[in-house]
Amino acid sequence: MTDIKKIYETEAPVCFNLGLSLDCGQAFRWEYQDGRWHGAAFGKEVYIAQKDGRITFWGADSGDFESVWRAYFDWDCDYKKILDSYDDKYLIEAAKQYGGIRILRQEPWEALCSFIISQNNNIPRIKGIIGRLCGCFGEGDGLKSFPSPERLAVLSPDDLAPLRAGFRAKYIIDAANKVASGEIDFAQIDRMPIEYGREQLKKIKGVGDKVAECALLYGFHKIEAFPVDVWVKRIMAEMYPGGLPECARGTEGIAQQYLFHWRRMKDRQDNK
DNA sequence: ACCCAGGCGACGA
DNA sequence: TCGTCGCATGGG
Repeated sequence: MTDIKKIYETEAPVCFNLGLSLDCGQAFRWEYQDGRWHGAAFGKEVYIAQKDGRITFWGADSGDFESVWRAYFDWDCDYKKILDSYDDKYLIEAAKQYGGIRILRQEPWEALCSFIISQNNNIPRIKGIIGRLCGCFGEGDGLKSFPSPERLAVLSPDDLAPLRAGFRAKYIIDAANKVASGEIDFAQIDRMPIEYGREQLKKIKGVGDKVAECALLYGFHKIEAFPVDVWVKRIMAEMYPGGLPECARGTEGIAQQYLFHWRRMKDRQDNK
């Protein structure tokens, strides 16, 4: 059980919005309750809040911050520099409102598995399936861990019936098998240029261009990855018929995240 | 009831 | 190589 009396407090970097980062559709396991975000990564459970430019971690000390959370939140990346380099009106507008979004450095397996589940699915339901996946097959008392590929590799798609993941169950099992067996080598994907990761990840059943790009962006922090889902398709059709502007080159994944969230929020506001 | 969701694989032309 | 269709499920 996490000792929530353990507290670490520090100043937030510029361009840092905790809530947006945890709830913009890149991670699916964080929950907001009683003014704090509750979640876990890399084996550490934590509660986090942001207030007046200060970040407070409950259940974490400075050691946990340095070994896990600093990297997880991409703490030392200069997002302001990236935002300031945009010279495109839509990107400037999206970044103005949502520039606090950080591209989280999630665990590769969790990111891959989560985005396999995301296909032809909506975010509330993705969260439900992942919650049941962790609840059924994760470990630990308190908040359960995301089940490892080794844990899932011994199962069959039928064993995943309680998740109600539908046709995605067989894809999860295939991914677990290929990762647990070493056929897909995360360390290599991490080290090699993005094209290698694309080729490797797409060997998994149920992993196409979109899911591969998401895994590479959120699980391997390849910020030039560019996932194109239905929302980004709308963005491209409506605003960028000739492709993303030049200023986004090399940081397509970050630009994508601001635009994705901006476009989704705009739709929600218009329908109200 | 209906449309759609951070898509993909199979299939036919 | 390219368009089209079925897929499981359930949120809105």
